[in-house]
Amino acid sequence: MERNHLDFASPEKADHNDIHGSSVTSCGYSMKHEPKDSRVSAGSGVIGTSNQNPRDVISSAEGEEHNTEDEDNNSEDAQKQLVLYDPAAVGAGEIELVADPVDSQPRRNSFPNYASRILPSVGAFTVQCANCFKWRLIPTKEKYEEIREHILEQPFYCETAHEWRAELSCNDPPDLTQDGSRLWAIDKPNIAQPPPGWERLLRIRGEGGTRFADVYYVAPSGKRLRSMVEVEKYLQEHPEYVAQGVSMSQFSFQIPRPLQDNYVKKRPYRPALAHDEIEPVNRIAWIDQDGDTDLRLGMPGVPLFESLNQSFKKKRTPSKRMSNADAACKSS
DNA sequence: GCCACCGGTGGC
DNA sequence: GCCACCGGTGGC
Repeated sequence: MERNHLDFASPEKADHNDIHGSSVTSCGYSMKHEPKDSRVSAGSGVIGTSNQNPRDVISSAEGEEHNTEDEDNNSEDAQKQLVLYDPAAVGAGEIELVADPVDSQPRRNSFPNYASRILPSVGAFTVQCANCFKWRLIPTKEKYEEIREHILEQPFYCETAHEWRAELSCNDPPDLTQDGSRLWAIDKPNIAQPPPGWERLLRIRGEGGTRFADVYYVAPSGKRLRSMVEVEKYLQEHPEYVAQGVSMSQFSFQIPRPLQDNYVKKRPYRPALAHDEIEPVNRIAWIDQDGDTDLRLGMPGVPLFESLNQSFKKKRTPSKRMSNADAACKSS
């Protein structure tokens, strides 16, 4: 019945117009209050880099505890790397995480509707002590992965950190708190370490997308693999790795879960398809003759047609646009 | 042309 | 709702 939370925080570099208040404020960005399309700021890894704005992070929209006063030491926190383990957290066997120093190069998406914002990236690895529940920074991604691999059988305690912090005990203040200055994500426990020479990459997506993150494995050859199917195929084509002992059990594409609710766009409700009969009539018909999918009824950032698309999935057209016939359904 | 990032599907 | 997979595409 114990829970394991590994966390990694994503410090992010805030955009100038996201910084409210004094420059001392630890966070220039609160997603909660952000207008939908001012999604300009984002995370850039800070840990272990010379980034000079380590304080700017993605805020967590909820689950904030405000326990202690160490909140504004984030500039320092953000320069460490850590992992947390939370035996008390809900959701058996989960691990929280926040951000990854290794992947901390500034990333930008390049999608039309996202105005080249910087994307979040992992800035710190943390694990919660199973005894005192304080979050402890883990110095490296590798150490984090090592801890995560056996977190269920080998819970993390402050003493576990003696390997890199000889004096640490449960009496010491937490390294990090969920103060809203970072994006927090709940990692999965017991994920195997990647095979030697391989790297497991976690890429956090931008807010409001359809998924929170993606996992990639990078083979020693540099080849990026993005699913078990691809790994299997790759290993078949490169038996030398198998000969070295690489096996499928060393791979997992499980992604963490964002602590912040609504970070990921909810998937529209999909009505069960009754046999082969879907009545496309009397749905919505705001799509014009050109098949223009820019909604007139929709709000910015709320592409209603997507839910429509779901309703019509059996009649999906090859292009992203609905045919005029499909759209001609508002029989009101 | 490559590839990082995102959308969307089907299955459960 | 979550997960796994993979196609599409803008930017480089």
